[in-house]
Amino acid sequence: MEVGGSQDDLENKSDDNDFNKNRSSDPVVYQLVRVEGDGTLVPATEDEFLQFEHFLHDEKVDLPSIDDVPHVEKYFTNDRFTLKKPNFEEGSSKLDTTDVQVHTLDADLAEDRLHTLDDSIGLPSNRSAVHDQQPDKLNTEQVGNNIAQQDNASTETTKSTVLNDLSSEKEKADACSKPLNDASTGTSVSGVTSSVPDFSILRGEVCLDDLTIRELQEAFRATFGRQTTVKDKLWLKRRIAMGLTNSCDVPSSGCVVKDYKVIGMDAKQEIPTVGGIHKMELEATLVRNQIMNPRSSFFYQGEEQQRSSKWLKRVPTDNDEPQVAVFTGQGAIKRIRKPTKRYIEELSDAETHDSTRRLSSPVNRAVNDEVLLRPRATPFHEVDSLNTTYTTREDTLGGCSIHVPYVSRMRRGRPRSNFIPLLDLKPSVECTEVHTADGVNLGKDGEQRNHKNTEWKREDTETASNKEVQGLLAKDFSDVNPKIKRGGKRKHHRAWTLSEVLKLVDGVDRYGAGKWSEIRRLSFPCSYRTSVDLKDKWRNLIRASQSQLSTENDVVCPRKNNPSTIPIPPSILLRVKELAAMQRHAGDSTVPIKFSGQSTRVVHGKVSGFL
DNA sequence: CTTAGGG
DNA sequence: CCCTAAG
Repeated sequence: MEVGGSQDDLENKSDDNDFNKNRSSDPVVYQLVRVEGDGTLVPATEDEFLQFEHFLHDEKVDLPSIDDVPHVEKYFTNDRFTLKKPNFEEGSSKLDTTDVQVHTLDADLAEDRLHTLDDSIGLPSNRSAVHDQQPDKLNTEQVGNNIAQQDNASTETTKSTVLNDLSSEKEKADACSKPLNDASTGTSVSGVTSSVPDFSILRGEVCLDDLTIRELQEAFRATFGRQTTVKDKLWLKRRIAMGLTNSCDVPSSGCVVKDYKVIGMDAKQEIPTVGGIHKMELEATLVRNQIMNPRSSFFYQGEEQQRSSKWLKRVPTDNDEPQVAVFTGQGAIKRIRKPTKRYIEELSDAETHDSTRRLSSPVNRAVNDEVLLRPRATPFHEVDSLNTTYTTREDTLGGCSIHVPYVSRMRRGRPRSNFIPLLDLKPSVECTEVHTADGVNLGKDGEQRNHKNTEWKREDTETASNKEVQGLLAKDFSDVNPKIKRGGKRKHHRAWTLSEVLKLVDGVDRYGAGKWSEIRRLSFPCSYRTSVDLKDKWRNLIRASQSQLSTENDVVCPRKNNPSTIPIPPSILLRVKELAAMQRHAGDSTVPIKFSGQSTRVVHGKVSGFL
């Protein structure tokens, strides 16, 4: 790929808005932003996003209507995260509206589209090769393809159309598809979406690389308890692997899953693992990639984060959030962005205390209770043309320092006693991984399920109901702590995902039941699950294991149909049961098995290492 | 603060 | 999930 082309292309695009011709080298990450009077960029609000949402579907559309919404522009960044900066310096000059450059696509929606397009285009010549390329390159390719698509005459391609193409096209194009390993039953890939995930697909030993898209989707479902329509194998594989290893540190291919565990990562078997992660190898790979292709440096950040509506940062600044950096010596070889933690709060008491927040859309009103942990940067005030002061913080967007609204995520005023969940928010808790010094490295998985209408609304890439698209900002709220602080009624109910259960079981296995805080610390870092949660869940698991296993095919418990409750695979329940029994018998002589990389966990079906 | 249990 | 008693 012409690395050099980016910058120039960039300029061109800004001039004639014709990025099509430059498609070859400019995979982009988009984000919808609004230009304030002073030239600062602020993330688009949900409302704004909705207004421009259709552009995401058809970027060919000229953007005349953009005039309808003053001050809203689109900018783009290229893969190098440099932003086409619109007169940042001259805060006053507003950008030419006709000069709308681009896309915003951080939304899942966009991602979906991306994947979809990638599939539909086929790019026969490239396709097979793509699979063999470095992950980062692959990513690049995909985006490139996506862009390529845009100058196809078929710009009207709708998602549905694409989807149809997929079924046939996909299979053919699928260079990787080899016959499944035994264990995965035929039922796994039924076209029909059954109400219950097919766990069998993960039960036997399966190389994720060998799975078809559908199978991967099924595996995804089995892992996370929800469906996906993402057709990007790479993405699916990584997600599944991440889910099963509780980590983001998974290779993009070569993962072998066995009984819900990632037991192998191709040639990386021998390397000692921490929580199933081959760190050294990954690091090495990373370094290699970095040397070979500077663009790759972001790959390991994980798609989740890249698409989670974060302003991509290339150049760390003082104001950068303390991002967890691994190998700091290497100059930020691996930077993991600390998740933004926000939480939607009620509007009411926000106004009285804080008129400044009003500026940035209702969504920005969101307050993250976790913020108290650590303000990203010292906020300072800015004054826009209206002389309204509002708080922003400096951030780097594509290397350019800009100001984005700073949201005080600390709750103000007295605790609310009558909290009413009023905003649908997608807590796209994607794998936000934290590397700690001691090597503990676990990510929380990004799965949660719908709960009541009033609760979190799951709105993933897969759900095409764009009406409910949360908007870019919503992604920004992607994070951990769904808890409402003191006075705020109760914690949001977030169903346990399979991977969480696995983590729990594993934790109990290792540290023993009762060591909840420890398990919580080691297996659920940066998770909103508290030790009490773990304890409760474990209790429930035990109950479940006792009842379900005994009554097996008995009368279905009423809850079984509850879509928000993921079914626990029998094998896991079995393990729970055994562990429970073991804990009982062992009493306090629980011998926590540390260093149990994968040894203890990857025990076939029944026995759990101890027996 | 962490656990254990009941609600 | 919440709440609380107990250590």
